Amino acid sequence: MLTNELKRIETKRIVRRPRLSEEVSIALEGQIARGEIKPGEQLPVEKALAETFGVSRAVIREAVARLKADGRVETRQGAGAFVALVPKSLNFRFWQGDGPALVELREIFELRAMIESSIAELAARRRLPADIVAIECFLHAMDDALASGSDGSEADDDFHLAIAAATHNSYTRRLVEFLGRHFSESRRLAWTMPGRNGALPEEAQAEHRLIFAAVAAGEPARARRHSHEHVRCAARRVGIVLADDLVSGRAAERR
Amino acid sequence: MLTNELKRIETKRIVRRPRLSEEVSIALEGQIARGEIKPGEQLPVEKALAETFGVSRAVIREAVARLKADGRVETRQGAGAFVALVPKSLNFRFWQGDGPALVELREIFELRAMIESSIAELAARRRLPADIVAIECFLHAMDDALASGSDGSEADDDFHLAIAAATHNSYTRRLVEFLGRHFSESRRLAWTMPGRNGALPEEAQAEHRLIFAAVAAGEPARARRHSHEHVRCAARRVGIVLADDLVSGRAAERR
DNA sequence: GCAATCCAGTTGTCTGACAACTTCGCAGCA
DNA sequence: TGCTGCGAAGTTGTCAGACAACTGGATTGC
Repeated sequence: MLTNELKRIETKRIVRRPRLSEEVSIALEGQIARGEIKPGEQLPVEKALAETFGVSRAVIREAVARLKADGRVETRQGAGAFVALVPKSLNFRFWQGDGPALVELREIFELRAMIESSIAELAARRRLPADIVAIECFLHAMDDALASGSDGSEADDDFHLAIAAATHNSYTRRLVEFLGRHFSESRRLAWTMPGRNGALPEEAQAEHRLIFAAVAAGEPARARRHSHEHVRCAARRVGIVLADDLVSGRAAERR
Repeated sequence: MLTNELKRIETKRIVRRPRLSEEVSIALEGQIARGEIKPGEQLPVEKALAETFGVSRAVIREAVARLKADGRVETRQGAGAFVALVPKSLNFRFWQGDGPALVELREIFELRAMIESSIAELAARRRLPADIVAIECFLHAMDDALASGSDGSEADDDFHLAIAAATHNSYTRRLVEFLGRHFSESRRLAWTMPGRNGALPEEAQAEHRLIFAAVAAGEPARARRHSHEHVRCAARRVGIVLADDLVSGRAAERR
């Protein structure tokens, strides 16, 4: 006979009984996604759903609670549950699986361009001497990484964080910290691209110097332009061409 | 005596009883965010939580279900509920207590100005006819709210969401949806300010029209400028003066 | 020493009931 | 006719108690 340990593994692996509420919420999610229940329409009442799926009302409530948390459904006591017109509080998940698809990467680069250029501009207006020192410090760290051939993506992250900190707005700083975890994936590409023979990090570093110079000199428009161009080039380095209309950088230039 | 209609409005406005499960999930979220329960640690068992908060186990389960949906908590039947080691969707927490302090509000308005103006610009470049229809729809919804004197903050949120959707970049759209929860607090101020005698919502609505016109006409620079000015005025309406250096709007103008 | 079993504790599900709330229709009235 | 107020029916929110399914550690037996 099997030991307890094996039985447990066996149980976990094979007979992984899915939660009823999961099945129900997935089923409902599918119905909504397929348009069988359209935005603004009312879901069947809990009792009816319970009979349909052959489960208790508690399970239905838990399933609907998940859809509520995802912002796909809104409930009004006494009225019913309705498919949300505009999903309100979607979880800010970047990708579901292991990594982003190419089209998603393009959109991420667009977002980066938008946010980072705005932040660079604000940083150029507000930076204090201490901020300049901090940013320069990480710039040198990337120089060292380049010289030794090691991975400088961490210093890269820190460099952009330091710029965000120079805005002296805790919310922008925290937003960049938050997004940073996702952006760093797109930055890491530049440092760990096979072979690094294309001199990709060197290019990026040159752009970093331009951004730093503009921020340090207190030139907002230039900081915005260089930051925007940096993201644009970073995208091209991994084979993604950003649409020409893109974002705010060009407006600031007004050329 | 009040008519039914009035009673309903009154009820909606004032006696907005919060759901128990909401209160509990927010409280738990806070405990996790403040590190009172660290990643990997087990939450108190449902029965204990029920006693602590003085509610039934069903409410606790619903609250935990929301945290599960957010990826902050994982449950294992028979073992317990645990704070997730790697939160799937990080929580970008804006304030801990009931609301932001004044200095925080100022920073939030700055962030709003930065993000919303960039998004308005991109929306003006990319919007399709269907987007214009959607945005206009929420603009009218706010008109109706103004006419009836009811709370139009929801339509206000939707208006800005629709603009974000018009960028046709799923990440910017999701970021705005995500931040929207927090921004909506600062928007609600305009609609629920005591008495509304200062004609605050009317002012805001006029600004909304300018933004809409620019986006609909496909004029990025104008959209950015009006959006930026809108946030700036919104801040002033609640008594906050944004620093003159502020953000990207002025660079786009280049006046 | 080790495998099998047991047991207390925990989450998952079920059932039934009541409270709070919304919606709609109807009777009453001007 | 138009509207007002009331109430009934329907729906979600909350409560309480029970049992099932599962986990992790302690105990037992060899």
